[in-house]
Amino acid sequence: METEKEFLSKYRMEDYERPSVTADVAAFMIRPEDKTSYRKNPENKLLLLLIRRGAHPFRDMWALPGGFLQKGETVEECALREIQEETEVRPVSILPVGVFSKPNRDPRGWIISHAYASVISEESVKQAGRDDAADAQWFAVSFTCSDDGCYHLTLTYAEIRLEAVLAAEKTCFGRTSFRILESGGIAFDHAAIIAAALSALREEAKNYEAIFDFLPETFTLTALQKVQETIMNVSVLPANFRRMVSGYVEETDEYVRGEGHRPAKLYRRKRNA
Amino acid sequence: METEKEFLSKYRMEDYERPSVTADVAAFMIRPEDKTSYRKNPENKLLLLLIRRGAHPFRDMWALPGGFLQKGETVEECALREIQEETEVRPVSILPVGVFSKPNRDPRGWIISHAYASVISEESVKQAGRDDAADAQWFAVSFTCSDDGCYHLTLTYAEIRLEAVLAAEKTCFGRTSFRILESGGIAFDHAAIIAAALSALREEAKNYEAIFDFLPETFTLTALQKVQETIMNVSVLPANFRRMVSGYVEETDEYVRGEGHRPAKLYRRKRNA
DNA sequence: CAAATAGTGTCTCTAAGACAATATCAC
DNA sequence: GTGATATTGTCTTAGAGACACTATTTG
Repeated sequence: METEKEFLSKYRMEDYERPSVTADVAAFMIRPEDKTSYRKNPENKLLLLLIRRGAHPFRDMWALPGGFLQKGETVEECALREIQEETEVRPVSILPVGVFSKPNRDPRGWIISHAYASVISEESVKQAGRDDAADAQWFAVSFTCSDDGCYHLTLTYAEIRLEAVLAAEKTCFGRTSFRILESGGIAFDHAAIIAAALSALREEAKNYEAIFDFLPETFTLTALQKVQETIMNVSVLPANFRRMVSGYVEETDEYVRGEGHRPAKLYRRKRNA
Repeated sequence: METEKEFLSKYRMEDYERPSVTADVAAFMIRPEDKTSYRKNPENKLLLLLIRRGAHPFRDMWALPGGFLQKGETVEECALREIQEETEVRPVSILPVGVFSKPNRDPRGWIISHAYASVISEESVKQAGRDDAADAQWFAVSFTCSDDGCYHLTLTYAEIRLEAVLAAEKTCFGRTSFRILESGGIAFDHAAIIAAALSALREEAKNYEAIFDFLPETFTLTALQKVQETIMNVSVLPANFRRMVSGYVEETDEYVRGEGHRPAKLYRRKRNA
């Protein structure tokens, strides 16, 4: 009878075929649009970071940032590293979206992808700069469900317009997975990953937890509300929203002045609630 | 400039080091305990399937059923296949619990595990038989949080008693991950996987969706209630439970008779609600 | 009848939605 | 003052928890 030590010394991982493992990240940001009047508060736009592929396959098409899992790191660390490599921002939290492992999802071979959704405050990105790289751009996101049950994902940046069409495949435990009908020029199965990430993010935004990561340390309650409305694509009455988040935030002594209307008190996230 | 076809023909996956990928499944079942009186309804026990390892490492210790991802299948299919190999039952739905990829979690080398929780109706297991294999047993589950914040996972089968102690590491988006303080004789990091699976399952049982999988096609509302109470470790007033699930179930014409008290109507799950 | 569960009705309390009303600034 | 948002208060309604009460069976 061999001992465990003997067994391990003989064990060779190379005897079995293994897949390559990647982490892909749907990194979202919210940017205020230009003011239409000096009085009005700006509208918000939901943005998604895409990278133009410089190599085959899907060369010159747009894809989610991501990369191969390296030895010595967890999948989550890999996702954080990948997003930091592109934005120079390390997000505080990432949301696991799912594992994409259909056999032929990647023409290079057997590659399974771990998808995460990440939310980044616009200020962090500004401070980090690095918005110039022509191969990395923030696309405006539109994701809606039409009457026939098809989901339309539209990503726009300047003249570039990527339009994917998807069908909801199944809803399992509150998470929906999507089948790609039209990839719309998005590389790999990333259209389905983006749809799943948006769907998961909308689900999470209900809990008033994910939304704080989109904003700087201090924020107005209206800004917080706009963030939730932008993610979830709904609108709430301000009075009710304030009541709902009151347990999650605490006041500061500062105000935002010079906006052409009553100044708003700045709040910060309440920890340990 | 090479074409995509040329590129792919030169591309060799073997140039990069890759991890082995597994799927591990925490398969739960609910079994009624013996009646204490001819009148009383039986209490329920939450059971978890464990396999005694026949090979190194962790030889003769108990582990979750699971195995390596094979070419041509998705990770989810792999999990379903593994659980079917052990129980001869293919669960209708499995709940993704998380990816476990800490570098040294497996002494054999670089192996990342995809954890799923599965719920199996006792009837399916009975019909499939196969409860005899000495290397696969259903352990009674107890999972509680003590005053000092430590979680105690106790698995018992006959004289075997596995007692693990864990600390909640972080709660991210409603899911808690655990750090093992005492493995209690459970192989690999499976104690942490089991804790995460239980925690995820309890979260899901709130939605009255996961709980149907524990029961046969038709069931009494009391049985359904006991299932939820067993998973979530709480108790609800029968009147309120009935009101809550009323939208998820529909009546049949059948009754359960001969129980020493008023017979209960059998219900079935309402689809497309 | 007794013991037990099956099932119904209703009171209360809380949380969410709707909306009215007031406060405060820049111009 | 005007136009906009900020902030507070209150009416209404839906849903969950608590609990009392009735129904029905077996031994």
